[in-house]
Amino acid sequence: SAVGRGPEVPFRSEAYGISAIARGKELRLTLSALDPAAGPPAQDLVFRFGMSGSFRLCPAAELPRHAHLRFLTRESPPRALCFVDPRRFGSWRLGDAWQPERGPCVVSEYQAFRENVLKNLEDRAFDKPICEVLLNQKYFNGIGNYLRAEILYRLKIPPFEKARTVLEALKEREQERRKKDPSMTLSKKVKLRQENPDLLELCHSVPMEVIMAEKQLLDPEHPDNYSSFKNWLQCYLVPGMSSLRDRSGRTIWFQGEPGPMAPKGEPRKAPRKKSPQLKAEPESPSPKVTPRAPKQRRRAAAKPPRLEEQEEQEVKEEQEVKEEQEEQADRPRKGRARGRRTVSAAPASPEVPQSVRRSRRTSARRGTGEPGSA
DNA sequence: CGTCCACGTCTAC
DNA sequence: TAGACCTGGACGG
Repeated sequence: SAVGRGPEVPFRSEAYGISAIARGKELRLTLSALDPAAGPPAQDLVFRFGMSGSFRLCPAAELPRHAHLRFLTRESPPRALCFVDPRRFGSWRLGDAWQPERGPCVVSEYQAFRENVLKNLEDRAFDKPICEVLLNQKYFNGIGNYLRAEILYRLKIPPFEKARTVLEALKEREQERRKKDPSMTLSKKVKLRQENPDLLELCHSVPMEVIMAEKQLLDPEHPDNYSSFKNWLQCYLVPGMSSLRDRSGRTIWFQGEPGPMAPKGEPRKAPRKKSPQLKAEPESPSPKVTPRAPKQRRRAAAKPPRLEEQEEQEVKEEQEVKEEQEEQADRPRKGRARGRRTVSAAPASPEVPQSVRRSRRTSARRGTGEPGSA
């Protein structure tokens, strides 16, 4: 589209396929002609998604707003694989290079990721609180704001504990395991490991849970799946959990003690509440740890996530596609009547179909155990 | 109508 | 360590 930021894609081919592979928060697409002999050479694109970017496959006749880059299929009613990104913090670049400053992927390069962290603990980067370091993509490529909360929550690690302290302890735990090594069978060791994952293992397995869940929930859309995603969350946005603003202004959700390096200054404003429901226990004279709100069932262990080291990837995703032009799909939607129904005359082109307005009843409430609210 | 908030980087004082 | 960069949904008045 005209505004979406990223370069024009020079690739021209009548029939080509698209494969994809992810590394942390980046995704590389490879466009390759179905006839390798005739068509152009493969074209690589590396995407980043910012806060709101996503890919969606939808009828070409009804492109969503903010579909900044589109790959059209050659089906009867053509569809379009769209890079949709309302806020435009996302971007794409030509070429196959991952951003050099980013470390190994927590999901697909687990061993390398783990070593990269444990072998560099002297780095000043680890002087910071663990919750802030978890957002450092040089060491935790793939971890973002909701994952850091979920990961720390699983181990009840205070978010503002010093990162090096937490991570050095992992090394020691590794040593311990080696000691009692010969006394156990391999399967027992594996099982024990899965039942007591350490922080770095969780940096792999927790995002894996999300990936597996999404496969089940069919495509990762927002409308309905978002509520099931919310249901998966155990800490982030969950009523009754505490939250604080970290040093860079991001909200960290947690339960229990904030930890020694917690920001001292402002108590933190109480998150906006929404529904008077949920007991929530407004101003308790002894804040700190706000107990979890009764609602919401945390499904039990269900299935233990396997933790196979190595391999992974294979995120292929073939598909015949045909290039096309089409522009104009980023309706400025301004002028009067912001929002819907601005319609005055439906042009020939596909209008945004107002996708049925749902009643949506899905936001999470907040409840912070911090004073200073009001 | 307005304010606050959001799954993330960037770069400038 | 602040903004800047953006749009839009939830809430409040």
